[in-house]
Amino acid sequence: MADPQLLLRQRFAEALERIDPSLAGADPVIRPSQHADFQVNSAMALGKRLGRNPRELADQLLAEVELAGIASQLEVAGPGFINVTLDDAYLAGCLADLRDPRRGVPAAEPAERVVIDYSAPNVAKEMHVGHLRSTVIGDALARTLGFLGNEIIRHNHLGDWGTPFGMLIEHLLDLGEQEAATELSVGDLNGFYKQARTKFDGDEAFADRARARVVALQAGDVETLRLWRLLVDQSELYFSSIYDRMGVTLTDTDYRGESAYNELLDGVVDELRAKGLLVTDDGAECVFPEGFVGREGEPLPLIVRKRDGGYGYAATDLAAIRFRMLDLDATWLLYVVGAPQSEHLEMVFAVARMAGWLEPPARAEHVAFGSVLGDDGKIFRTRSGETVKLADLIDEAIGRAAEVVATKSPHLDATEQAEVAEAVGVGAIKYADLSSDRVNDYVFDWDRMLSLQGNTAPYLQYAHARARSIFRKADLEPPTADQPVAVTITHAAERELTKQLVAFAGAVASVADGMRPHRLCTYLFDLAQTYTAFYEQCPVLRADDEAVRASRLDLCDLTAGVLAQGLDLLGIEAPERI
RNA sequence: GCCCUCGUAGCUCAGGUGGACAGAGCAUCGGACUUCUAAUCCGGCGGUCGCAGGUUCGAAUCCUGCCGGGGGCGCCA
Repeated sequence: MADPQLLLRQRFAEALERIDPSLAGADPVIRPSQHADFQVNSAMALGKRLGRNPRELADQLLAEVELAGIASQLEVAGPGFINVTLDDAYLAGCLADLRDPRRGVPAAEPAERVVIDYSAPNVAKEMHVGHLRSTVIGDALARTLGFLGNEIIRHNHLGDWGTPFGMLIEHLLDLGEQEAATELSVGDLNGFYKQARTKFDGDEAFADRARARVVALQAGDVETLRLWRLLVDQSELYFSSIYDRMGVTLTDTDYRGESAYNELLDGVVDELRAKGLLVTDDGAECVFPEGFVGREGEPLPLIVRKRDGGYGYAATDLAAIRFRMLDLDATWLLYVVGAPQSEHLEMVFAVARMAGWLEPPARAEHVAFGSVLGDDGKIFRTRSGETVKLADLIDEAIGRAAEVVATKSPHLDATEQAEVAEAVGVGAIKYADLSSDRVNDYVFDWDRMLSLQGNTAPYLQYAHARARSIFRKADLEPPTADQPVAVTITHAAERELTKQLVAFAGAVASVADGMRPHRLCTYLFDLAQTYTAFYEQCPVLRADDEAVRASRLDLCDLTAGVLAQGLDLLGIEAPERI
């Protein structure tokens, strides 16, 4: 077991159960401590539960717990804390499986089939900052939950259906297919959309054609569908190019837009009706899930079918749940969607449960996130008040990173500088988005995210490159996965680094607990800081003892490996040189 | 009006489901480079954890009420 905290948890849990069978399953509450390596906090609460003196219980726990060869020092302190200091040799031994590809991270048990719904841009519309967080957070979760051994199904729920497509298709015809395709493929989606919108608003004849086209689209007219498909295909090509630049793992096969559920909507409504859940209210067909109220305290409907007979997004969302659960056999659904949609999603989940499509232990979870703000504290926009295109954001990030690289890394050739600028620029945007609790809003600040100091991607990338550079400097090949780790602790800084390294598995697991990637960020930042402290204090190549040198080289290699792995789970590149 | 969410150092944020004096980073002040990449490190300064009650041996964390910011509240997604 790589993570000593997990072992302590197990050993103390066993001891608790031996002391009193009623304590079986109780959490021993092992936490990192300022007074030792770890502290055990359970004696106070459990002592109270048993009506016993907490200190006495702590003493008994110490007598009972089996930690030979693991702890070098154990003591009871204060009202009943137990301080645990790990044995150095044991601690170093925990590094053993940190070199293998899983970096000591145990596979989730049981593995689940998880559908993650994220990114979801709109066809024939530019991707903008509004899609940034869903894309970045969703991808980090997909990577991390996948690494933990779950089967991940990515769904990119494109906005590819609805009334705007009438005007978009008519505009496409006006332009000519060839011309329209060119315009869309170069990525001028906003221009295309705005032109259509302008005509729709200003030209009656055009508006009539557009409305007629919507009817034809919904009626399944073959020619109309072909034109619609053209729009969708061109947009998907464009989105894919953005994902590619951003290093997002969404691919062509993950596109599953709203239109994919069209043919299922009738069945969904029929089933809701058959189950007696449907209520006709004001002409609309609704389900009233319990516990949701509107302005006047009246029951709030989820409108499945509108008064005009059309389907709204609620119907599509229900069809998607049904499909993911019943056809894909998922056990866990994640929706990486902004916080404002919280009530809507909760209602959809509630209705899906009522319909029997979402039976526990299977569950759906809204992974909500806050807004990206400008320095004025309002939604992030350009100076002229426009929404910020993702493409422009990426360009600027790479441009700014390139300036830094040009001054700080003259030792790299032009090609390598460009590669590093890309990794640093894109990484900075992603890390800024991931490194604070997702439910909070955050202020978009170029200088802070690209800073070489502090909790930023560039700082982590630098620490990684520095650890790697030692091997180049010494003209050594880094160890391969099958070589044994041979770390011996001879210095306090080595010990701190070792402790931090072996906590990787716990850090990764903590992301899955509550869908919080920022915990991995915090861990990696701590690791980078601990490593640089080690690096300052402990000569590696210049170590006077051959065994110490080998041991420290291993620490460098493991640190670089864990940093790279952790960054990869966040979707961030770690260049070998910087 | 109701519901959700946030409020921690001058600034940006952590704080693992109640634990030992509240932690980082930035900024600021003071130190360390003929470097294993100083894109770094070491140290100092800095907090009535929005306010007021309550539960508890013990509260930034749980409960209640207030104050303040953001968001949502039937046919858009």
